Amino acid sequence: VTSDDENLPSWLTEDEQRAWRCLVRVLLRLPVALEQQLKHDADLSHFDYWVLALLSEATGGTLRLSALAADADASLSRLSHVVTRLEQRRLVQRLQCPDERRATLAKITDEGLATLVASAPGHVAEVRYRVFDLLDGNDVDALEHVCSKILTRLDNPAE
Amino acid sequence: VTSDDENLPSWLTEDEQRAWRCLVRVLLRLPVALEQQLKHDADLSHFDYWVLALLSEATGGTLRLSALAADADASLSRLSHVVTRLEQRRLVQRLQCPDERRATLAKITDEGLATLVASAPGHVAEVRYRVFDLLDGNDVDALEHVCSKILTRLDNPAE
DNA sequence: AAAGATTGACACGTCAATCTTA
DNA sequence: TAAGATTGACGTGTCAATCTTT
Repeated sequence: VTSDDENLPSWLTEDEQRAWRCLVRVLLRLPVALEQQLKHDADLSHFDYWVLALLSEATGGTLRLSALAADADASLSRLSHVVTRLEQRRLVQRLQCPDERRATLAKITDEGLATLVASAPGHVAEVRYRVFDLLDGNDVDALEHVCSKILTRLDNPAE
Repeated sequence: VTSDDENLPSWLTEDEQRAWRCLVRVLLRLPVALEQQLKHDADLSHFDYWVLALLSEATGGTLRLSALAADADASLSRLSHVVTRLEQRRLVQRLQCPDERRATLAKITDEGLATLVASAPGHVAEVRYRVFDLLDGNDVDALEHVCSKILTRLDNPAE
């Protein structure tokens, strides 16, 4: 309430604070932009799209839910809800796993694949517009480099 | 379903695809990590924290809701809900705006400020652990540079 | 007992509708 | 008519509880 910032202690340098504020804004707003485009054009959330894309790349268009959850960085619970919704829209199908009876397979349907293929150009255009149009080769390299570093820590659950 | 990826068309280069996949994973997981730490330690969402921090920096700890919404990159509706919750916890107070009777002011309370100050070290430590510990000076500059570029486009509503 | 998965209750963001003041 | 703000309904994610299979 006084003039200075006891709320953002100096344990971050000036540079780091500026970078952090920028990153937070991107974290807040880039997902919203992606959601809006996909929702509007294909009635899919970004996560729906991601799930369909991962299934389409799997052999047979099929993946166990636990494997899909790991690939998509999601909890099994979240994924189960999403698959339920996608199944109601006939974009995905649940199948019994032949090897293990406690496991469940998710398979992308023809309709799901068609939906994915139809929505891909618009989504990629949005990604290009929001991100890559603005970046040169060095920027792209730097982005991957920084994100990779951050991901190594995110794989660590605890602090 | 076939062997190759009709779902991620080649309109992104190889480099861009790699960078994009990394960024998506960060977008999915970094917010989750921040939420968990703040929720666990202070029962605050990251957005709650952000709102309290912005208020604490304002003169008098007070800001109009519309100004706060703009600063926090949020809709007025979202902000109103959040302020309602924070008000119920006595971390924030709503006040009549003296100048304009249609406006509402939000003021951080002593208790809100205390909560913010108490939770700041843990939050900053998390940010440091998840992000800045891993980055050297060049990385930090690059991060800010890239995020700034992306933000210029995010300020454009339409495509 | 642990792994795989499902379900229901709860919390939060969005959207549309609404109300008041300018 | 528009700006500022609020509210309620709806969709989605999280968490804990539960069930089955290993």
